[in-house]
Amino acid sequence: MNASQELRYLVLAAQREGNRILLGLLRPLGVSPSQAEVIRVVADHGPLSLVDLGVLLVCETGSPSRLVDGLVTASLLERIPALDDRRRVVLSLTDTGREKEVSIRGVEAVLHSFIEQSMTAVEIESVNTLLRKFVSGRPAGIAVDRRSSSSSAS
Amino acid sequence: MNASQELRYLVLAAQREGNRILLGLLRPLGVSPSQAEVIRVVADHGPLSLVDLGVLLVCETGSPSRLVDGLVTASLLERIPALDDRRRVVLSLTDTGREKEVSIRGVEAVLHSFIEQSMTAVEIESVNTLLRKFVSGRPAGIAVDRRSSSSSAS
DNA sequence: CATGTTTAGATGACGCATCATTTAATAACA
DNA sequence: TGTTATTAAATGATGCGTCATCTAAACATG
Repeated sequence: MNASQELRYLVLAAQREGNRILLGLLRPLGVSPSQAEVIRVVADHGPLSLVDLGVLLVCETGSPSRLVDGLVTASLLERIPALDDRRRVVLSLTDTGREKEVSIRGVEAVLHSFIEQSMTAVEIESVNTLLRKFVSGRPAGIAVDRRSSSSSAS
Repeated sequence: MNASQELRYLVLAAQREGNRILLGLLRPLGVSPSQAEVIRVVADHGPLSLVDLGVLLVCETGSPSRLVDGLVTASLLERIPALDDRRRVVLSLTDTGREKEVSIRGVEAVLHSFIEQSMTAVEIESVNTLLRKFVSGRPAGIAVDRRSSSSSAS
């Protein structure tokens, strides 16, 4: 198997395995990996419209109406029509959502320690540098960029 | 954002963007990325049962009954009950499936040239080495291992 | 042989990811 | 102002990915 093909499958494998680990860790919290991402983004990037949220999400392109729907139903997110533009919606965390966000950060810490057990800090940085070359300029790459260069990220 | 977290999102971003590219390239062929993986695996690894196929797939764990279903319906795959064990099923490509497989290899070549435009051969190898550390021992990592160490892979 | 266990595969359920379409609000401009 | 274009969000449709459950066949052990 040639190296590019192996890269392709290793990226897929890493995504799937990471997701399965995260799925298991998040299960007790009652949120999915995608929902957790939304909660973390809203927590870090303040009140946002759906479009603004969509630009910051890696897990999904377009406007994540239905993803947000579930979180509103679960009373973790508040969806309030914007005053100045009645097409827009302003998303913010509820108190429950803020509590959930703390738990999610705890789960992420566990996952990150898993990752750091299989790679050194230098290795992680070097994978990051290389993967960044592949996704740069594309929507998901732009999302990662904006998120990682944000000041309020934990 | 810490490095492990960024790695997590870069892997997700790379998977999503790669998948979107592949989705677009495969659209004219009428098969999805997962279906293409099944066709390539069956082509490379001869007649297989569902369980055997599942072990070689990165895209899905468990038995890919429904994935195979679609391919049987599309007359790309043949599903024949095993003679010696009536629980099992033997999967093989139809003639149409074999033709489709050639086209899929063409599409993969295009995708791989994309990848090779954003990274050098050395860089690809080094990402592979590092990602392998993360997935080794896990189902998807084992699948990649078995696939890449196979002789008949292209 | 009879009973319990394991195994292969199919299926139901649920949420996610993508695409296309629709509705309503705002912007742009003749 | 009236008309058209653009934008935000919601929604329908389809297939994927995971988990749990079910059926039937094969095995194992007394």
